[in-house]
Amino acid sequence: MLIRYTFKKAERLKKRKLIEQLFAQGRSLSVFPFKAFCVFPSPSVQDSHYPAQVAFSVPGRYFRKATQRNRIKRLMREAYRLEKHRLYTYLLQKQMQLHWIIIYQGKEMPTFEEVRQKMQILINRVMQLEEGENHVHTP
RNA sequence: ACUGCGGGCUGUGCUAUCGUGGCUCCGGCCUUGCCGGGGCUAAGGAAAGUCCGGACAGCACAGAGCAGCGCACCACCUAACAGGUGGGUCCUGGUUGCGCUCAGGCAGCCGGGAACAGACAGUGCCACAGAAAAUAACCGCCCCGCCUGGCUGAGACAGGCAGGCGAGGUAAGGGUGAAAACGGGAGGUAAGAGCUCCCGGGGCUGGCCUGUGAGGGUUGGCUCGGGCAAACCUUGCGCGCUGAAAUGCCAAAUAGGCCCUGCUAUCCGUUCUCUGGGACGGUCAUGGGCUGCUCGUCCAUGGCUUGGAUUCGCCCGUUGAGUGCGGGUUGGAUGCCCGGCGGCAGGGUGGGUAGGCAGAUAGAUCCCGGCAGUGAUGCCGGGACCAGAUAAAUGAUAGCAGUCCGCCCCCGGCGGAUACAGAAUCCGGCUUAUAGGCCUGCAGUUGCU
RNA sequence: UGCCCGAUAGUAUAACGGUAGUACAGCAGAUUUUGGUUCUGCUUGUCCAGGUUCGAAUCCUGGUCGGGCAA
Repeated sequence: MLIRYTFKKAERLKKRKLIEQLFAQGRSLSVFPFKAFCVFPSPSVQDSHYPAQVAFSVPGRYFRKATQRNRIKRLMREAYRLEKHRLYTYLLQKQMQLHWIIIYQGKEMPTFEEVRQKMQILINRVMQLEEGENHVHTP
């Protein structure tokens, strides 16, 4: 079957309360230049059609112009769109949900290839993190 | 053609692959919403800064004054403006001509700039330097009176000099300073002074002509002590306050408010007592623990209040007495009823949170043409529909083309650059950022006709 | 999105429109066997641009940066 590299509105994390929950109690992991906060809610609570919901953020500290922040967020969205399928199949297999936010913490404008490589590493790391989470809960 | 100054306009395009938001149509499904497909559509000249002005919304509001804030030559444009257009005045650059090297330059042409009301309403400030920084004081100059000392002279109370004291007159001179008391010349005087005259420069005020007006021209009278109002302030004019996180509507779950309906399941014994009630034991009901289950055992809870009805007792009246009847009762009983408070269960409902919808995208709109006006702009006719997101879409990658720059083996090739910057309720301005390209006004230089 | 403040040496903080101070820090010297303490001297600044004014850190305008308030 052909994989469709889509990224719909429902795959984005939009609720203000959920994002505040991420910063308050989410687990963090860092793959420079990214930093992510994630939460694994129980699947019954969230009746979503997608196993993961994600938000992207670029702080205005080092990128003062809105065009620069828009450019970085678009690169991150594009990389996530192309790399998310391994994560989705993994989560569906485990019957898990994932909410997370990815923050760009670099100080210079990245290229698309850099963002894509780092995004692959980040997705590998978040799957390892979820593995550890399960081991904590089961015994 | 180049350079300089100024004004206006514009501000990349195409293809492929994979995607995103909105609207709409079709199909599918666990018809709520999601998924798939088709079509249309999707950032700017500044979207920016948030500096002005409005629209819109809520609140307030009889009128006036004060305070606060803003504006400040005139007329016009405009929904409005601190914006724009045209004009005036002043300052300034270039150039030509006149005058002519004292005051002092004047006129024409082409440009540029101005927070451009008031310093003769008042208050305040003007460091250092300087005599003095603002009612003209000081040094100095001059006149008069008195005193002292020399000199001339035969002598004097005569003449004249020097010094001191007193009473005046003056503003010529006084090296400074950013700024110095209208400027130059002549007269005049004891010395001087716009004190007077000539020329020139202001200020206040009146007449006439002209202009809608700011003003301009001309002719009189009075006058000649600086600057700062982006110091306080005065005058005139304008402004109610708050902002879409405004405002309005719908409204899950949970808790709580209100209303309706139904139910509300304990007695006995002993004992204490302040007569309200309490303690202990037994029994029953409900719930929970121990157990795989039952029995068993343990623990907890088991309403309150007032009124009515029936009945018993007691008292009063009626009667000679009883029955009966009427009344009272703070006495007792009731597995009888109704009500209130409380509890439990079910249903309804108002406010309102999460969340959602409206506000919110067709308008002081854009394009073309005509007319009026010097112009900003207005009117008329025709045509067009041009983002509507909300932790926030409008993208990514690759290639080609366009433009500019550099280099080379110069009909071509290679390399590099392609700006400033992203809607957030909507408009009109201003300011700031901006690779490059185009048009145009003026001045200068050079070349050609 | 809307509104309100501020910017002075490396740091903290003063200054009517008139020579930009003070303290700590830094550097050099003295004292001390050395270091510290103490003393003396020196260096270093008005966020940027334009305007008003004789003169601007101060007043006005525009920009840059920082902070705060309103869900």
